[in-house]
Amino acid sequence: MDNLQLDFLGDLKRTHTCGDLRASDAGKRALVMGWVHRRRDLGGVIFIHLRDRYGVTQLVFHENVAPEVHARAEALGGEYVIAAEGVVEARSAETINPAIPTGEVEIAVSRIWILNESRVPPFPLEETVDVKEDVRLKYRYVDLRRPHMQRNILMRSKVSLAVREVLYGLGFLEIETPFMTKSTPEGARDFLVPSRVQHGMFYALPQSPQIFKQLLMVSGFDKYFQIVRCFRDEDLRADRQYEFTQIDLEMSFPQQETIFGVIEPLVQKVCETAGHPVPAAPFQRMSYADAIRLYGIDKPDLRLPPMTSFEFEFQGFQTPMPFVAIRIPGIGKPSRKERDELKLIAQEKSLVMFDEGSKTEAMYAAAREKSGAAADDMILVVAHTGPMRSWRPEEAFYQSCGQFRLHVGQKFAERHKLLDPHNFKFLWVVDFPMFEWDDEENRWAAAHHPFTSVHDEDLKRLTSDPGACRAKSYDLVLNGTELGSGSIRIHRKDVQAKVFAALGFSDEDARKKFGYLLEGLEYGAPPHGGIALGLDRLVMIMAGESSIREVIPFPKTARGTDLMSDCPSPANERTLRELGIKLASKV
RNA sequence: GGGGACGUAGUUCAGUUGGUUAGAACGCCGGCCUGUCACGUCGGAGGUCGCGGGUUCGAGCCCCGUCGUCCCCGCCA
Repeated sequence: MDNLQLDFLGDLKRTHTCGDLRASDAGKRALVMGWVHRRRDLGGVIFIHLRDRYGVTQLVFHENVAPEVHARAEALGGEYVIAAEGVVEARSAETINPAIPTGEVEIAVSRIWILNESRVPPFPLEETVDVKEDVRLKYRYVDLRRPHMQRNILMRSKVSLAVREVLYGLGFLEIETPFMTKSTPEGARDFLVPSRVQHGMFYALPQSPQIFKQLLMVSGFDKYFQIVRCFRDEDLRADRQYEFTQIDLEMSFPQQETIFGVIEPLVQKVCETAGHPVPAAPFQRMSYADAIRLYGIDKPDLRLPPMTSFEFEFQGFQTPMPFVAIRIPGIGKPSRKERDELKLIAQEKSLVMFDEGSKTEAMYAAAREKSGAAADDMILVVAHTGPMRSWRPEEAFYQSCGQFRLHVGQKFAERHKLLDPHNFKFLWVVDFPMFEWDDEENRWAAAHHPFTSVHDEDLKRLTSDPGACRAKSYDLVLNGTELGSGSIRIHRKDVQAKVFAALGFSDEDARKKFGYLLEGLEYGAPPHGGIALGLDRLVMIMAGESSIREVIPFPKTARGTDLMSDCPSPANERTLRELGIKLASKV
């Protein structure tokens, strides 16, 4: 990298990208710019594959044709940025490279500009090597050059465009809402932003634009959407980041089906954009209660069959719960070793898994019959064992079974190709419970959020039997991932006050925390509702990835750090003083 | 907060029961090479075995601690 003479860009202009040139371009002059992907120096002739995001084009440098240019090409290293001009030449039949779209031509370079040099990349840009993620994250700008990440980021951009096209087409308005907002109780932990002007006061970054979009309905904007960043200070996972992006929308005067009628074509367009088969609409709908009973989870993966519960008399075995058969199609019986491993897993979930043998012959026969199992389907029968401690014991039991089902599915998935990532099984889960019991706080908590309306017929038992109330809320689920959730909101102040009361907020609490929403509802709030889809998760699945970090250009690690910029980092004394903040302990 | 996996050259990995100077491939540097396309070929450099402590005559390997990355539970209206 020493003493290399670099050239200015000046008024140089690209005539083609590195993906443009074809046999029909032979004879033209071309000027291309890009990164030195690979250099093959044969002595008297040098070949360079020049790369940009559109493709790769071969450059040729002949010593006996253009010695000065050839000499400069000798100095080039990987990832140097150059401009090259020359005549596009058709390659002879034997030298055509069928592996790249531009493989029928090459540029015989007569002028070269070295625009920038590059250090040796910290890892190869080839896809063939699985580089560890921490190295990729530290040099993310290099990682993003790799075809795999280029493809994902490109797909994300296309999906965002498709979303905008569909929603603009349906008459939605794209409206921005504040990032510096009021902290809200309930829900996830907020990220706080201290106020410099008012010491001791804080803004919060929004967990979602929920209240603002509702107020936009009060303002008469009718159909709102936004592709918007949201912030939640909870522990990170493969499908969760501190900041993530939602496709957020809200409508006035909708029924639940109105919202579905927007999202289904939206999702169809997204699938098409991502190059996948378009799923048939309407998508399947399933009540929360059925989802729990059949799959033991509120986000069922429909690529595997449901569980089957059945009553059975088994000598000396007492349980208030039914027996549950878990069926995995077409993989035969588990080995002795697998069976023993699974029994241990079942035990951890307060389940007992029965061996298939002479004693349980009748049980397994019943299970096979009830679940409609084919001969080579694997069937595992489990039942509840041990103490039952939950405010909804049956639900807890089915959830244990569901976790066990998922474990079994994942255990055999790879070997038997059970879960095709491109087999998109969309599902609406509807009729969620309105409230969940919060053991820690010893009170009811909103299952979705406190602005969700209750089914009309459940309104009268809002305070008398909160646990039995169903909400007008819905989740969009794809292959076991929650893609988004929404609800028909409360638009009446009296109903909202009742819900706050059921949640244990006093009038004063409610006024302090959500006063502006309550007040807004008093000024002619229309019936309204909406939904938010997780863009990161949607693109993740469309890209066939199993982590949203693969579709986020600059993600954080599981511990919430950015390895590239090295944040979070300490604030200096002066900044803290200005904000009126004193640290409780020095690190 | 809890459970698990991993950490050796720039990268991906190997490293036997604890035993000589820690290896390979790719990459990198230098030489040769006029039709390569994962060019070829000859030569070379490159290591705090994550870090700290312990056991031992001797530790990449065993033990304890710690840091980092990943996965899961809790948490995520």
